[in-house]
Amino acid sequence: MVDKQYEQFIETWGSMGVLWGINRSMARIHAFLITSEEPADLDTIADSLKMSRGNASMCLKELRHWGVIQRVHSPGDRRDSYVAEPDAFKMFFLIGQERKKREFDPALHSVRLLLAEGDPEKRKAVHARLRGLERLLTSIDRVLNKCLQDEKMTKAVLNILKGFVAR
Amino acid sequence: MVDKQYEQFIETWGSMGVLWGINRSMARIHAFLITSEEPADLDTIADSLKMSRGNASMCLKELRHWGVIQRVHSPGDRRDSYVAEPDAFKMFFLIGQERKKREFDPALHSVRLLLAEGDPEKRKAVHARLRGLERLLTSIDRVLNKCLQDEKMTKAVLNILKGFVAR
DNA sequence: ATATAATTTCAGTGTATTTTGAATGGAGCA
DNA sequence: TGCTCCATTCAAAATACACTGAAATTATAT
Repeated sequence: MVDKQYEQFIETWGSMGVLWGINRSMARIHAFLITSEEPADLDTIADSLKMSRGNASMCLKELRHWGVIQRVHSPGDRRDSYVAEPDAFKMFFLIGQERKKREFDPALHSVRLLLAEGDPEKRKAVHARLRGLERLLTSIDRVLNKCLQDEKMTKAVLNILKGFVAR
Repeated sequence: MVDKQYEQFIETWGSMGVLWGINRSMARIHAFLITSEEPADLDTIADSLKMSRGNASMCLKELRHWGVIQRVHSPGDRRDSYVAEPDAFKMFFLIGQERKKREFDPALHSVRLLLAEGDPEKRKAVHARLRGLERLLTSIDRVLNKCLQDEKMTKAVLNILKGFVAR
């Protein structure tokens, strides 16, 4: 159903998804939409990727929630169709926001919690280590907050970094 | 076995681990070592975290492979003991290296592969989208390579970003 | 060399997550 | 209002992943 040459991409993106905290089906659908010239509807997606409609439906909902795909309607057609966000940068930005929220913020929070509770005099080595961790994560948090404020900011930061690399 | 106040941290770090591409046991052991004043041996770790020695052994091996813990020996003791990398920055750096290799590089590779095979004239929209994705990922790749070259470089980049945030 | 103590491995088992598909819900149309 | 066509939900089944523990291996001491 899917061109052979695209299959590899879809499956790689799928395996990656697992590492990215997205599940395989979600990532495969996302990849399918990225490599689909036309908007695709639920049936096409489910058939092409050999998965149930139910699963496809759930995944599409979640992908929409991430903001990396959009629902579109062809006039005179009752069915919903979907397209991938065409702007790579926007996609990257959205994924970044979601991942910070899921992965980074809770880590920082738990370190701060522990640091606040612990007695600095007891377990000095542990306290010092946690303090170091908290400092570092706080610096990174500030950078990420600035970056992820809006797309312009992310672009600005990326340009600064590009400049640095070029040196 | 573990102080109540540290338990929360260990469990949070453990759940996080799943998102970070590390499994729960690995992350719990890592957290345990971070919050352990003394080097800990296999038995202590397995007992404290209520897991089998076998599992603990595998996790310790993997954590050593990541470079975020080290094996130490107390003289006159046959057992191996382990300590967490005390420098937060180094830890962050090591995790970054590993994650780039696992998550980022294969994604970029698969996009490039697809781009090389596809005919730019057919499926124009898809090609444009992939081209955009490849450009963006390549920029990021350059930055990451520079960053992860060595710790000094990472520090330099972080400082630049700190400067930007402070503006 | 042998005994002993510790670590590592891995097949089997258990647990958690993902996927299915039948039932349910809901929008448009006559 | 009832009919048709999709989309969505969710309990049950399938699958993937993590963990255990006994056996094999390695390291150290005598």
